[in-house]
Amino acid sequence: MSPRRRDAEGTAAARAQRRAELLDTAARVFAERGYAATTIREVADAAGMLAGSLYYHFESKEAMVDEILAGFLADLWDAYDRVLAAGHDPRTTLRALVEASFDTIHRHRPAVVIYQNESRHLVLGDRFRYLGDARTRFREMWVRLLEEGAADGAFRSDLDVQLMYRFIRDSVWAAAGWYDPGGRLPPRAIADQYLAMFLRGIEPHPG
Amino acid sequence: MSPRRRDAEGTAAARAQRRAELLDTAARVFAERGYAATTIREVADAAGMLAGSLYYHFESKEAMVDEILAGFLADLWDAYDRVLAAGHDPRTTLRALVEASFDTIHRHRPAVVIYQNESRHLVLGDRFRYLGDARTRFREMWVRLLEEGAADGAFRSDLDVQLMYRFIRDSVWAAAGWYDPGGRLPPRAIADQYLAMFLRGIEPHPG
Amino acid sequence: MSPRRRDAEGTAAARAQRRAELLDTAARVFAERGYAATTIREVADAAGMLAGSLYYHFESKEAMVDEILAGFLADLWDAYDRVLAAGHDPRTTLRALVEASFDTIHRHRPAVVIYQNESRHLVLGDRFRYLGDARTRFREMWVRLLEEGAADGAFRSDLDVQLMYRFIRDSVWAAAGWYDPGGRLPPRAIADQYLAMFLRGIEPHPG
Amino acid sequence: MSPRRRDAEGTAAARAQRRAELLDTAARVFAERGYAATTIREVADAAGMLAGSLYYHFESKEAMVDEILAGFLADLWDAYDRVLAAGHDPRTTLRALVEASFDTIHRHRPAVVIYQNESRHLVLGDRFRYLGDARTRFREMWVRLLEEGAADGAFRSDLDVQLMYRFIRDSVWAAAGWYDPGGRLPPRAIADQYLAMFLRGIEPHPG
DNA sequence: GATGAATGAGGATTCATTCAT
DNA sequence: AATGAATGAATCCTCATTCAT
Repeated sequence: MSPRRRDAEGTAAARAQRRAELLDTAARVFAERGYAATTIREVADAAGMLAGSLYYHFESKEAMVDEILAGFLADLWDAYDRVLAAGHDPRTTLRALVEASFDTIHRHRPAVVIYQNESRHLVLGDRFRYLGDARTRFREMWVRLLEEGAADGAFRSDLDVQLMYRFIRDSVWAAAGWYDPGGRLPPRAIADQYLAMFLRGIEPHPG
Repeated sequence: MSPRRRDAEGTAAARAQRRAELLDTAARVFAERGYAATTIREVADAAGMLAGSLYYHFESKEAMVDEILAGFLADLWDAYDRVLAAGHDPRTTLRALVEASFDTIHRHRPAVVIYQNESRHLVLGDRFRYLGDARTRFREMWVRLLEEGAADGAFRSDLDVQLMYRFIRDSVWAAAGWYDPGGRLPPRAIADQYLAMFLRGIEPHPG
Repeated sequence: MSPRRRDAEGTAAARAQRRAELLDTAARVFAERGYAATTIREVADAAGMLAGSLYYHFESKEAMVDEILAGFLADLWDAYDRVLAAGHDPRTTLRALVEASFDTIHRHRPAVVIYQNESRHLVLGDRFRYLGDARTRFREMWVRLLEEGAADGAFRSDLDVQLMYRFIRDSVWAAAGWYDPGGRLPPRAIADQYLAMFLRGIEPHPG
Repeated sequence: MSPRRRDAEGTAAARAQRRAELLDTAARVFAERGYAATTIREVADAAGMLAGSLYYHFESKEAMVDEILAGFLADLWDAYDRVLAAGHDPRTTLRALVEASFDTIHRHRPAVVIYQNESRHLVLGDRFRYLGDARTRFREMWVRLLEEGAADGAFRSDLDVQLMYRFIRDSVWAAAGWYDPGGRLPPRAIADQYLAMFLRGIEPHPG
């Protein structure tokens, strides 16, 4: 690799790196205080710079959440698409999706918190229409999975599929509110216990 | 009862009634747009008056959420305390608590949404310390119940109790985000299906 | 007139009156310092209020210039249309138009200054497209008049009509830059001398 | 001449050349969007560099307009002084001054536009006091010329000399607003037609 | 000569709140 | 009870300018 090549890569990479750092900081602060209630100054403080300086890197406060949420969703769909491409049976697919979800919470905790708290409001603006699209695609995928599972006997068929979907969705994503990346339970352990509850409930099994 | 007395009561009642109406409106708007993102003017618009006029009824924006959340919590604990006073076994108690929760969502949907989205941030201010207290009391009650149930064989004992607690808490309260008071399923029907999932999971039962 | 009627009129009129006063002040300041270089605070200072208070009356700084310019143009076209409706010969029409122009400068001096200095830039924005339309209509009217006059022998026909148009337009409107409403020469006197120069030039006449 | 000397001259000339190019660009942008409304970044964009880079060449934004306006005025007075030094009669002098003016507009169009739009505001700052001086000297020269012409019968004496002065000044310089250096009419042709209108008006001559 | 990142002052605008009527 | 006008602090954002590289 020539020095020139390395240089070019160096600055482009450095810039991307800086953006990523700043977005991480912003995501943390937005998640902690709420997007609307967070001032640009608070983000800048947390990043160790002046409020105006953030505008060298980002167009606006809105552009920041946008990038945060879009990044999280892209990552999430990457993981989901890999799961779906494997073509497992419904039960295995559900396991894999829940595991992928907790992995994503692990890697994007603040983004997930923001998504949970703000997407309802943000989606009203043109810029965030994609949040609604993602929600729709998400729901369709899950509902299809649950219907297939109910049809082939993997899941109970006496329950409202929409309700099952919301139940799983809400309990998984709400976990971002308390998940601690450095905590006692790693994401897989949480996923396992959640799956145990999803699948067999909290009652002891007969036999 | 003297006419004077009746008058006084009449106006006091009328006043309380007006406050309640305005709080309902405010709760709806706060829930829809987020507390921080909602302006007093938007609340006033929804109530058919000018922004300044709200200050005849309430001291501040903060006083409004305060009253909204306090009202919801009072109602919730009323219901919970009745359940607990009945002294049922853990399984029956859990059923009753979940039913009471969905009833409360039915009656206080916007307040619950606000609580879900904002209590994390609000609790930092002195005025809302009681939110933290309620959270603590809530958690202690649930954890005790789940521990008792695990001890006496009503619930599985291979699961992390903290996780069970969060799982139930999150899935129930998150339902405020989509619950439709005029929708197809009444609160009890939703409670029943949620209980079915909590207790036995979504897998078909053997035998 | 009933008291109620008077009241209603009173407040509506009072409001319109206040707006007009504030616009007058704003126009004066914009004309003096240039629109872009003027801060809202300077306008507010000149109006004896705080910057934020102006936003009770106007949506934005842009809305202020908009209203100032639109008001001036409406007034101008009122006057022009009355002249054109009279159906005079070209020479008389030209006299009347120039007189009407100086009258308008007399009544809207700051607005004319703003128009002269800023319309070129403002017209680029969607909101001010009407400035371009007015300019076009203005040019077409004048060019038609000068062509008719040249055709029927009222005006010289050895000159470029576009040039004649610009010559008259520029010299008349530029007068807003120095016209003093309380000065020695009333608008009609200035119009007369300008007309003398337009029509016969500054050379003495033979014979 | 030593190589060193030539080098120094070479770089000095190159530097002057670069400055001139950048000033041309800046003048164009300032004229187009207005000085106050133009950002340094816009100038830099037009020059194909970054905003910060301009500060290698110029001390400040103000220094740029300063240099632009001073250059135009120096050039203008060069031309005027040559005319005045020739000692022609008033009528010939006026012709020559108007021609020189249009030549200057041809060479410094953006600077003239800036001068027209901004000198009123700029002159308030210490740095631009010379704009006021130039204006004064300019007026005195023209008024003296018109008075001499009126006295010796070259010009009409029934008109207000101040008004004649403003009339000529405004119509000539306002032409910078529409003059097109590559257009149909060369500066001399425009000067001729303007002189025809100044001197004899737009009415046909008797006889 | 030029870049990229940052500064810091200031500008338009918003908004909770006040208060005379 | 409610209105209309205003306040003043805070917010997002812009931009001329600096400076290490």
